[in-house]
Amino acid sequence: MNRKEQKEQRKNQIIAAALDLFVKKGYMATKISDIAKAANMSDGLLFHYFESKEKLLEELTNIGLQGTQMPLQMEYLDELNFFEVVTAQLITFMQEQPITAKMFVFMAQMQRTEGIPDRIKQVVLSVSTIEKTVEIIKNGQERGLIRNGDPMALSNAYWCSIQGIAEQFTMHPEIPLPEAEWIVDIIRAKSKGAI
Amino acid sequence: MNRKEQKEQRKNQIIAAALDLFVKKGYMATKISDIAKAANMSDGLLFHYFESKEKLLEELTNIGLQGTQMPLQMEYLDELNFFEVVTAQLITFMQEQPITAKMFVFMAQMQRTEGIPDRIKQVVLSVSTIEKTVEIIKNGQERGLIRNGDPMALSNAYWCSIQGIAEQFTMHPEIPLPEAEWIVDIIRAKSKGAI
DNA sequence: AAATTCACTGAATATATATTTAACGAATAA
DNA sequence: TTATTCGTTAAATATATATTCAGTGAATTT
Repeated sequence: MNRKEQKEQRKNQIIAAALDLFVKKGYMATKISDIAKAANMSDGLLFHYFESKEKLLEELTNIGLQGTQMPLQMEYLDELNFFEVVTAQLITFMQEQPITAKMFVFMAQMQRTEGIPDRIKQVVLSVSTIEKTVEIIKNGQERGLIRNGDPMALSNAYWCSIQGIAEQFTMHPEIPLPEAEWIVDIIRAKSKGAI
Repeated sequence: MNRKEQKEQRKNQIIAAALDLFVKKGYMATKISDIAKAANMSDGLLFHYFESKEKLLEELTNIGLQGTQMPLQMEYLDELNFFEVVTAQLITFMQEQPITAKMFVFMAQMQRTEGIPDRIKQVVLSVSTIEKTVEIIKNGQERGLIRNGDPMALSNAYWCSIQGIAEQFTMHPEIPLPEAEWIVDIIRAKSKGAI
């Protein structure tokens, strides 16, 4: 393995360790020495790869941003089907790639937690999933596929559930995940949308 | 106001400030100086009321434990009605008394976050809500009121949603809360349980 | 092979934070 | 009124943590 590959691998070790610790302890509470220990290196070496704890946070956030783009840009039959597909996909991903759930928790932490640098909060806030799905919900309501009610509240309820599930799974992966249909039923209209 | 009352009031100021900051920043990330500032006192004075940051955490946890007892000990018509009443009550409480949502978030943080003293984790874990409601779900399934599926997964899905909602409301109270029925639909059986 | 680069460590430094302490004055008790 | 308690603060101390640095040896280049 040449030096470039080695360097890349080291960086990935650090990033994986940081993500894991940030979601388990929180960014502020995670010490450089925690990350260095988890990544099997000295504290000093970590600064060879990232000039500061905050820069590491920034890079991790950027990785997370790329991930949030993907799952919501897709083809779907109708508005309800959109949520069915997204939900099923998210739950599957969480089980198969623990990093999915972790990243979910991490991004929420960046958005919500006080003490995160404003610059980082801004960019995370700019990809707000709740607002993206509000429009889809409105359309689904017009077609009678999604239940009546404040679209923002419905979108919020859906994403809060996903968020809660991702958090629980990150901390307690031994507890079984729900089936996608159960979660979609939060927003599903009673009459027409039944499976 | 005599000294005893004054002392009690001061303690409450500290506890309220600590709860607010712990949920917004996390216990580890919250500085004594943050709490003291929020409670309008010098750092030193805080130690006159609590011998350490950890003792303060312990007292707050005990207050939270008392709160968790109440809402689940109640009369109910049937198993589904239980969840309808609890959910409606929780959502109402969250809106009317912000401390309800904060305490929810705080207790989950105590249970999940790495770096919380084991002694405290233990007691919080001992009042696991998920396990309490598993039995109710099993009974509801036998009566056809609650949908089929792994009772633990159903209980988990329900509480994860409540948890996600409490967190979102704590950080973003401007976003409208869901209606209780939407959340109950996670576990409601399709045929019999319709309203 | 010699020179150079660079990953790496452990100790040094700087800063931040929890906790202690000495001192002050107002409330209370004598 | 005098003595004592105690709520309060700001400074002092101790400890923890982020960051820097000097040095080492292995990999790479010349």
